[in-house]
Amino acid sequence: MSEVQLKDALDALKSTGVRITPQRHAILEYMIHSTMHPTADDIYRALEKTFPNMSVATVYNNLRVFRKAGLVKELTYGDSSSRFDFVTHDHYHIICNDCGKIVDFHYPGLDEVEHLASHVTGFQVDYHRLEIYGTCQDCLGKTAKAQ
Amino acid sequence: MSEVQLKDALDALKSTGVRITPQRHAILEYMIHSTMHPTADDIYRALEKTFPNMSVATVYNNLRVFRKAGLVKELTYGDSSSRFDFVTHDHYHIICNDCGKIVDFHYPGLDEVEHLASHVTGFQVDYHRLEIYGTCQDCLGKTAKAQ
DNA sequence: TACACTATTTATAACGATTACAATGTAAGA
DNA sequence: TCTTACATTGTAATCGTTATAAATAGTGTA
Ligand SMILES: [Mn+2]
Ligand SMILES: [Mn+2]
Ligand SMILES: [Zn+2]
Ligand SMILES: [Zn+2]
Repeated sequence: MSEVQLKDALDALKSTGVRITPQRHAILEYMIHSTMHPTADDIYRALEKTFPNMSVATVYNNLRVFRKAGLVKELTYGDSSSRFDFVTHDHYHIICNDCGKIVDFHYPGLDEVEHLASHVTGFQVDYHRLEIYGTCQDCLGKTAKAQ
Repeated sequence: MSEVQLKDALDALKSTGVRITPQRHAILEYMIHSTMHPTADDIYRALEKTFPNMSVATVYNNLRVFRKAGLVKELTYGDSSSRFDFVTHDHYHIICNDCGKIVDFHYPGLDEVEHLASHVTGFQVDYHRLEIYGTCQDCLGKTAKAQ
């Protein structure tokens, strides 16, 4: 399954004239196998055993290449660092305010909200961003035990 | 109307033991009269005529005080600086990708999405964040003219 | 193969928003 | 007035990210 995703991603890159370097291959592979929405630094640290000389700039550069190719989505937050999500299909995220965990969940697109917003404001609407915030089960369990 | 809001805000602050300094008064007044979701630097520059010695740290400090008191909401984005919104009632935002303008719009809370997310993920849900992105009428007009 | 050309990586400096810190100022209460 | 806690100011530090320039590695051509 993820083998196919990797192959498709590499093909998509090649077809736009982007060279497949060992670093790019490794970053992409890591992204596809990761379920935890890693930061650039997560990726950098995960790959420093196999690429001791890799620069953190390389990670950022390639994440931008992947983003422009539509392979990766960047999840931005105010304070801390961006997280990156390998694009499979559209989904929303629910985020734990205690441990920072980001979990996928699926829900039909909010077309009606987009339409109303466009109608009321006169904007031409392109997309929207929705995130749910709360506390995950692990963290709920921990606070329950601590009492 | 905004006089009442200002008085209520000042009373709310006083009741929690926060002193009302001239700087705080001015920042709060500016927030209430502003409709454009200013950044800390917007506020700083708007007030530097009346407070030539005010530090930008004072603006940040007080915005944090206001946020903790529930008077102000911080709108965070990845790259650029936070924007601040005086809390009146709950509303969503639609954002222009060309000029960065942020416009309020109202829509019933997405309770159903929150419920489903909680059910599927086991999270205890606290709140959500929804933003619509697109192009505002002004920017649509400009690109139409330019052609 | 040798060469030129371009993409890519690396190392490091720079950037910008925000925060930390220490010194100074201010106001309320005893 | 004296004390004390709170606020402001000026500046240094932080941190994620980007820019830059030099080094490296492919790719195509003669
Ligand atoms: Mn995801
Ligand atoms: Mn608003
Ligand atoms: Zn958690
Ligand atoms: Zn616009």
